[in-house]
Amino acid sequence: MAAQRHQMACEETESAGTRSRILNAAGPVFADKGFRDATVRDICQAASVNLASVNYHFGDKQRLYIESVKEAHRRRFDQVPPPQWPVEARAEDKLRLFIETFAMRLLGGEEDTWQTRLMMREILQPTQACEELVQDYFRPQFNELLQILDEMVPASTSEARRHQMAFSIVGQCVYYRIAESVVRLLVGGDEYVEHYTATQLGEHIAGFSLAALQNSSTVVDGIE
Amino acid sequence: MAAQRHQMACEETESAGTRSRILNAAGPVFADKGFRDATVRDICQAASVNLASVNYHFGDKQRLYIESVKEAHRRRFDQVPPPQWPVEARAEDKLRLFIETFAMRLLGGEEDTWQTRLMMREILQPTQACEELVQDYFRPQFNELLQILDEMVPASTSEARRHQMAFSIVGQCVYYRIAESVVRLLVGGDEYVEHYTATQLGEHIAGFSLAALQNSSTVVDGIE
DNA sequence: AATTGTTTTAAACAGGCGTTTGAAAACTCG
DNA sequence: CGAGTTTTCAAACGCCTGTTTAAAACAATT
Repeated sequence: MAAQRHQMACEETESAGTRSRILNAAGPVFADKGFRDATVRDICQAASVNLASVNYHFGDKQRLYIESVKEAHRRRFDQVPPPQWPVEARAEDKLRLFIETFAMRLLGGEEDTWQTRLMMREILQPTQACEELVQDYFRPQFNELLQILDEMVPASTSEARRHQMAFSIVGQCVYYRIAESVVRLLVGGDEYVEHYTATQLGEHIAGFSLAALQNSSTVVDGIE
Repeated sequence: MAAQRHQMACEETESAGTRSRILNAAGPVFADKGFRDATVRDICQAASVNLASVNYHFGDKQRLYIESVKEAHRRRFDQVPPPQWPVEARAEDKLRLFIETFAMRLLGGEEDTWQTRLMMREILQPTQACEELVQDYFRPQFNELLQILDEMVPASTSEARRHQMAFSIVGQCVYYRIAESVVRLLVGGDEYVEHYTATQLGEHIAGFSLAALQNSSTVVDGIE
């Protein structure tokens, strides 16, 4: 029953294998319409394959959806890999780099943003794919962020408070991806295209968060 | 065989008119499942009314959905009204109060949170109801927040930067409502119930944001 | 009591959905 | 080539959906 072929070479563009064509087409459709509103007929038409191909290659619609979500974050992660810093880098520099990379990965470049939009859907309405997403992808990044924060906050800071600081940072990034339409409505299209690129937002969020952390540590520590 | 008396204008509680019963039942169902996954049959069963009642009282499913979204934010706003402060209050105090109220409204009390969950759906996947929501509800609050920030940031701060600061604040709040399931997965259920009440999160976000702003007024000045 | 207008009800309708099917087509390999 | 396997295809199958319908129940007025 399993489709095991050895034409793994070319999965580049349109003329690739049927399975790849489906996977390429399914992501954007799921991201746009959600699991329910996206129909298998839509996806197959976008992929220029027969209606029955989805069930032949993926079993059913749900399995295709899960594969699409995994593929989404895998692809986005490759597009914007995690930064490398020298072992002796200052925590402030590591945090800034971390935030800017995270923002870049989430808020994308000029290309289509279906990968992150699909992941946001999974966050708001978790399905079976969500737990895998958290364990395989979010958790390691979250821990990395916590390690950086450990170097910046006073030792007396409780673990729950460190967690909340981490969420305050990632929350700012996630917000711009999720509420993009609201942001655009509030500030107007002109200001949006000029001041809300991924780079600019990353710099802003990094500056905002670093200011918050530096201030909170001086207050608690009593350093002058 | 309970003989219902005439219900002229009483839309109070459960035993009220059919229309009210539908509106009360539709909100939670839409919040849980989304517009598409929520079926008219689900809603009517939850409301204990006949299947055709939705079309009789609201025209069609979409109209009922829009009414539910409006009802959601109307109800939530009444439950947590905006705070009043003395005209000469310090900007820092006003900001703290604003954030804590906003967090409370968004992250709710002990009751069901269907009102805000329904609004979050509308933000992620905007329908016709979203623009009304922004103009009637988000925009005034956003402007109020901007007014407070104006008193705290240097006069040289550009408008775009002030907007981004405001989004950094509301973004933190919105994140906890949207990504509740992810947060719970990451920190564990025990820590969540103990440290992630609306009050605690409001205080944390207020502290974090105030620290950022107080520090930025010194840091950002030197950059540009 | 009869009439009129409003609301509720059970049943049916028409269409779209995911999935299945069985055979044709394409491909693989001796 | 030709047997055996894998992949594609058009068509159909159930099922569930939002919506409609026409009759029944009800309330209020005449």
